[in-house]
Amino acid sequence: MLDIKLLRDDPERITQNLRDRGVRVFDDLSSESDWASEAVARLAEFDQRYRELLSAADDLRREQNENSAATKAVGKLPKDQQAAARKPLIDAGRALRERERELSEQTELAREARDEAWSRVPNLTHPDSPRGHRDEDHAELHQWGTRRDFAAEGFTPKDHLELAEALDLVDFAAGAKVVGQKFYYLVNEAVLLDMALQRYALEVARKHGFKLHTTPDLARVDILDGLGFNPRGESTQVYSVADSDLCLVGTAEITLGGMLADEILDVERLPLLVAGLSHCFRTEAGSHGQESRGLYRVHQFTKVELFAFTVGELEISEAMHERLRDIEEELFQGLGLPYRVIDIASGDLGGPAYRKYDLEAWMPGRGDWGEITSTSNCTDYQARRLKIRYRPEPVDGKKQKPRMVHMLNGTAVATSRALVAILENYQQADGSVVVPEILRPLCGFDRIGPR
RNA sequence: GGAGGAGUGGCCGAGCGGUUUAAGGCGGCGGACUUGAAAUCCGUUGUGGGGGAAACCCUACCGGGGGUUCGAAUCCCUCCUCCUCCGCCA
Repeated sequence: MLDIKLLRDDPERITQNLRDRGVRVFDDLSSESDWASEAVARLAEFDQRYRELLSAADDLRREQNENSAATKAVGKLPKDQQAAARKPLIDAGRALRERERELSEQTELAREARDEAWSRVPNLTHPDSPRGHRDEDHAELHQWGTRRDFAAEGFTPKDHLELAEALDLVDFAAGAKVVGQKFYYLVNEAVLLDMALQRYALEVARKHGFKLHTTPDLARVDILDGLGFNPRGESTQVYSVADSDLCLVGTAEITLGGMLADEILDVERLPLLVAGLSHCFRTEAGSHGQESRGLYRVHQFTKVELFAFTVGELEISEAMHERLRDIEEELFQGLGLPYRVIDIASGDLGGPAYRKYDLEAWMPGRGDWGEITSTSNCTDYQARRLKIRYRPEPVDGKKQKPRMVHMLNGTAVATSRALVAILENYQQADGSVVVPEILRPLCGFDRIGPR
């Protein structure tokens, strides 16, 4: 959620940002050409109405307080005068209470209407993020590594599913039977490879100063809300647990980000770097048919997530964002996987992200790049709702007001996607797969197959 | 799962219907004393929201939510969390 003051001080900035991102906020706007201005005008009306009601309700509460004080003062009068003096005050107090209740209720409804709409307004967008919403609008920043020339090697590369099935590394049929489509079992060496990837990522994270965590795989709905995930509605990406306010997490970003909700941190703790290992559950609603083969898009996978809390200054959080991207690159360079880095276009950033980089590995089986990791700077957008603040250093000996932290997340490794990239890039002509050198000590073998 | 007990400011802790603008202490900050420090003494101290150019004013907040009352930290209901004991369990 953005600071509501931005709506009052710089509505044009919000309007332009809605246009850049293609976020309509309301789905019943009449104007096709200027829906963004219309949306901002409606938000401003909501805010105005709330503030008027709040002001009126505050006035009534002040009257109530004055009335209580007056009633209390009656005790100082001579005994025989008290009852007569108290009676009109109590009657007045009763009337005030009735009006105050009514007005409070209206105020609360107005606040909910405003906040509900305001929370759908996405974060501001980095000036350098490319504008647009099509795939080709993303900016490729650079590439790393050399893609193998399979023609020169004399064979046609298989995709990871063919390889995995031939090597008996994955069982989708059993997954479908026991849970449903897009669930799977890892089998044989894939189990160890999966764990080696986790171990590798955790060690790199630790080396860079991240405090390691295993995290809960469920979280409360308000934590999801705070991080900008929408646990409700038809297009939700998360599973909800029946008869509870819990959801299966789609990423440890949720549990790592929620850890410090409602806290005011000492500035010495920042930047605070945490890493979390968790399972990730995604409904993939609306994505049927896309990338449907194999491990690329599944309902459950395992991930090591990097998370950073920094002071609320853009120069600092942007530097941290570059650092997270560097760590992601280091991880995939270590695995020897060719990749490219993408600066995500405005229309494709999630609501909370101010800027987002994706790493896309080359996937020979698809003959295309495929997203393997992603890192976002969410600035103070998530912190505001989660109430994660810090106390800045005193200025001229004066204690400073708490400020919102900036929050950033990045994938260290999502094992399913990493397995896709490894199987496809390290396949051999005989159908076997060589294990990336850096994982060998963690796996205990250097090749899978041929079988 | 059962039975008790407890949640109060940055921390500890009193208060259990209107002298509380939340006592007292610790910590923090400022000052006095001191060559300096310690000790001592004095003052000060939270968060959100609304209004205001500002000084400042108003309002809310004693685990969350709801209720009773002219008035709630205090009484009632409900949920959450923690502690003690019992049972069960990997």
